[in-house]
Amino acid sequence: MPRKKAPAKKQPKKVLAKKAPAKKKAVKKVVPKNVAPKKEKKKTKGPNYATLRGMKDILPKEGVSWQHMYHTAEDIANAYGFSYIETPILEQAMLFTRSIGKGTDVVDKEMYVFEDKDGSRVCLRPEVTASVARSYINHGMQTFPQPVKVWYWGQMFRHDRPQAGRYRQFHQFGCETLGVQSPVVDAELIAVAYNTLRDLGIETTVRINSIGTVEDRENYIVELVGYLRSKRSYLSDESKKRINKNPLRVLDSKHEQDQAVMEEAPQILDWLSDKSRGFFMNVLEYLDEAGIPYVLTPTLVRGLDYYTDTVFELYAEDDEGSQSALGGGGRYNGLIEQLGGEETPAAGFSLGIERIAMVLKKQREELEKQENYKPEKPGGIFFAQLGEQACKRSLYLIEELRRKDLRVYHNLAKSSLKAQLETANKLGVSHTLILGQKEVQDETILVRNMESGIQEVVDQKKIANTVQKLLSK
RNA sequence: GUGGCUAUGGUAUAAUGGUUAUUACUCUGGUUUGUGGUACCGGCAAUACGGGUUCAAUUCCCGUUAGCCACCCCA
Repeated sequence: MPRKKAPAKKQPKKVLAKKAPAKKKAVKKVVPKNVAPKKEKKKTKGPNYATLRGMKDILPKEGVSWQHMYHTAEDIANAYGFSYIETPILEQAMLFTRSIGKGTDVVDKEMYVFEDKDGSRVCLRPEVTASVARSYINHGMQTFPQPVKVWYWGQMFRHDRPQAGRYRQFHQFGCETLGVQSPVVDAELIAVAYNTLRDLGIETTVRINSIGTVEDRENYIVELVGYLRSKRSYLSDESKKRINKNPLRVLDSKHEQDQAVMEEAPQILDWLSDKSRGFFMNVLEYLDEAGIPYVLTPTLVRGLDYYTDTVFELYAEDDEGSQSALGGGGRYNGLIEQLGGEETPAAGFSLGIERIAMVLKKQREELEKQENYKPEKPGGIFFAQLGEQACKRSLYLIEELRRKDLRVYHNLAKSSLKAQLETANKLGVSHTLILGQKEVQDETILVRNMESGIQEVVDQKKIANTVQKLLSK
């Protein structure tokens, strides 16, 4: 927040504390202790920094939720046999213009591209699939046992106009399976995405479609464009423009008038080669088998050029607002070859973490509205100390507890027990350990139940065990 | 990228063309220094930025920036 030159508002009257407070007792009677001295107003100098547009801090209070999302994703990916991969955030710009395709918004409008010091064109990655494909080629992963299955989690960058659930820097979790052409792969990826969200407590709808091979699509587009031209006058202005630029996009237009036209439009499923159609049918069968509900959506096309055959998206069940797509993916059989590798079948998906966080936040707010809502207690204990000796001793005891993997909170910087208990209370821990002068001498410690207020004296040697028992309850 | 709405302490809010900008929460200190969750007394902290109209702007006007919503796009 900008701090203006303070217009010399209140001139504080300094009534008290002229001398350094002599010794406690003497001063106390003279000066009422409950009046804090007013300070001179300081001018804060210097610029005020704000986060860049579309960027945001993930704050401490969101930390638990983010760690939970990460660990859920990690657990599921591992359980399905995916290995972790991490590729650089900065890549050659060409990598993405080639793969995602010129003409797409992601490449044309949204990439953070700039010139590096050596004059090369680099960019902040707008997605990871191309990087994974690049890595597969660079490191000769075609010699690994196939398929190569990897998962990733990280920041992406797209220079779009920020909106709720849409940021310029955002996180994606995703999985890629490379090297095998099998409908099981597609079904498994959808299952991973679906189950990740379900484990997080989000019911989703899977929309699925097939856009066939590049050839299938070209044939279809010719047909589609012909149809759209014949109905041109019924289309929205937006869609009229798209006929030439990106005719597939007319399919999922939100305009009512367009949707009416699309009902009669040729469907891509009818233009698939026998091979692609058969493959797609198999994917659907596997999904049925895996018990994953899906909605066949002939109008679903995706915005990146490299997709072939299967494409899918996941939507939050109770979706409102326009940013309700939580993730998506599909097959990209041509990508690796396009980037200079062998012809390699592959497929993948990614989930938008900020979108998921948004849904979870809504759910949590609903929960908190309910009357019987109780916030969860942190899985730890608070350690309070009194006096210098106790403070020193507490460091040793806290270390001992931590060595047993017990979580210990403290506020050793404060000296009054009152302040420390207050902190303990705010944290919401179930028990507090209290170490005072007396306890140091007796080699004991107090264990206070924060709910009942009952305190127990425990031998310091037994403290780790005692805490362990308390926390395991 | 296009359009609409909005902008007061950290958060949520009140008010006004004219002294010191309201209130609550949070944070922080205290209520005779070994006991928190309720009470009481203090303290920190705001009119987004720049320009214009005016004797006077936080208030009216314009621009900028940011946020939200819709489009676009996508995660």
